[in-house]
Amino acid sequence: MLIGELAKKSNVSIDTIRYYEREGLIEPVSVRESGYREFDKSSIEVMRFVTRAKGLGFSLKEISNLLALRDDPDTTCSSVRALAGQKLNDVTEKIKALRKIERELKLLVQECEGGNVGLEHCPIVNKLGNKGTR
Amino acid sequence: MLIGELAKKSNVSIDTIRYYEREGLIEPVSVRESGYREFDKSSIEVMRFVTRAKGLGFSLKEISNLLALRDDPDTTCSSVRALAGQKLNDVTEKIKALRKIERELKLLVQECEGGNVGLEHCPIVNKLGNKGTR
DNA sequence: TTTGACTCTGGAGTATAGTCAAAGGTCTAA
DNA sequence: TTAGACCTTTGACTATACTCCAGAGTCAAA
Repeated sequence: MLIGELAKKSNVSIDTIRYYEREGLIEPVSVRESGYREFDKSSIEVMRFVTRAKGLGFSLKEISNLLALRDDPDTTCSSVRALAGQKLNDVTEKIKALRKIERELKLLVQECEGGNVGLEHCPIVNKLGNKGTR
Repeated sequence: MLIGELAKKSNVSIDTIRYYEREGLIEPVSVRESGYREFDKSSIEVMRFVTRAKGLGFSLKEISNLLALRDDPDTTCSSVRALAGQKLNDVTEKIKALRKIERELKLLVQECEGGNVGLEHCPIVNKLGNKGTR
């Protein structure tokens, strides 16, 4: 199958596939003399792998590592698990940080009754701009 | 005060201040004939405003909007609150999405006992690469 | 006046993940 | 053989938030 078909079956653009190729995530199964790339079922699987991993928050670089592991016969399951565990940590940390931000924003919004008051008394503006108040 | 002093007092680099100026976040109080920018106390407050808002997840563009609101005498407190509420929503959504990712990663990691097994049986690799299994 | 610290402008580079355009080549069916 | 769909490379551009550099000018103290 040619690149257009793979693009359709993977729900990404042709340009994205070529970009992934430059980044070392996928390789055509073969290349015609004309330069036309040829792909097959395994390419669809790679694209699915990439898409899923992306959905789990892995960067393209990390996905490239995962794929290399996947294709290396010496890879152990535990090394793959380590990467996933690391990513899980990252995500948990990110959630924690966002929760803190969420709490602060909530406080700010709650304190402000939002009336048509002049800004001198707006708690949001004051908290953001004045010193000390944290 | 000159830019270096403001930088120190704001805990950001000189380049960052000049960048903020290009982005319309801050303006020198005056500029000497030599081109030297001059700042004062109000500049420190603006920088503090920017830093805090950034800490709450606002982008520079959003902060620029907030600052414009802050400096417009016609701004009502409720319009400021609306922006904060919007941001709160964004953050809450982001947390939700990350939680979902967290759950999926946890499952993946748990399922994998991480032994020195060959990859054909690694649940992580399989889940990522195979179709159907979701 | 000279030294050294400071500042200026303009432009390039970083990272991430693509997206788009131009100009041209290939393939297939009628 | 020709039209139309599809493919190629190269390179520029997007957004975000900086960061760094060169080469030159400024300022205050000694």
